Amino acid sequence: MGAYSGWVHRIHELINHWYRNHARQLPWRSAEASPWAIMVSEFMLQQTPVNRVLPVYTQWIARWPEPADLAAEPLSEALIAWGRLGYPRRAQRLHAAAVEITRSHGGKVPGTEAELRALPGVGDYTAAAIACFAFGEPTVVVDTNIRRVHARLFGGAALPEPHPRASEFRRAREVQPSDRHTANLWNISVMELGALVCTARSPKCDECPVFAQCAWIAAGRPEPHYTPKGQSWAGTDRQVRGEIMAVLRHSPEPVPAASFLEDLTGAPAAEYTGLQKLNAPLEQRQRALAGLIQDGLAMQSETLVHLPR
DNA sequence: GAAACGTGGAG
DNA sequence: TCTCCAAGTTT
Repeated sequence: MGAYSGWVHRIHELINHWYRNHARQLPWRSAEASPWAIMVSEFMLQQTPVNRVLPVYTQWIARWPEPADLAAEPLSEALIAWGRLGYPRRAQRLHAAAVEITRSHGGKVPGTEAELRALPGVGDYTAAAIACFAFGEPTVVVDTNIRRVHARLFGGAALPEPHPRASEFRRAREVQPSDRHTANLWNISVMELGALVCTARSPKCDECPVFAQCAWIAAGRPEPHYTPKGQSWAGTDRQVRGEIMAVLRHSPEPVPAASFLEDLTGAPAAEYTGLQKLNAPLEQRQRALAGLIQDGLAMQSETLVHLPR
């Protein structure tokens, strides 16, 4: 903690107290949520809003309550159950992680950051989050919500830097409560504050428990010093990949590769969901399909394409 | 380190 | 309508 430990301690109290009174009731926060359930939620929540995760999460946990349950299934089942959550490689990596946990960790999610970090699809954030939320470790959790709260509250800036800097993680460690239990609560409390109050656009400062302590408020709420560059989407390979995956998820049988590659203009009504949307240039459709196969999200045997088993 | 990687709700 | 953005990871 540093020279301003007393001041930061007051902020710990205010934000943690706010969390106790305002936190959402989410299934992965219940006392019954297993480490595996929490791990599943963390995978699904990567770059994906809570409201869209909720229904998929519930069905996933009911169907595969332990890592070994998922590990026993072919990858195709995970990809289908993932539905339209987006970034299907997360489902692929979650499946791979379940296999690894079953094989090397006795079927139990490991409890240390280092062990978690070694699993497929688990980066610095997810390892810290699982260790904290599932095992009570006082790790330093840094996600997009926490980065934004720190940038405003401690940094006086409207937004964090486009790319995380080393100084951000140093500051996160400095403001971390020294007490184990307080630190554990702090991680989720700051994240929730960022999600509900200290939001990216139009933050609800009148509801903020640390309004009086906020450096951004004190500075007069200056504008961001950069303009975020939007994520391109229309016409990208990602869009075409998504459409191909949608077809494969809905098709009970392998799909002729030609149906993805041939010119669909004027073709009879598509046999598979979404197929008629595949109006991208031939070269792009070829590239997207090849990419999916390269990434192990699809397989091709002879002229047929199917989900990987 | 930049770029790629899905999807759909909100403003 | 269109842009922004949501509990990131991997190459």
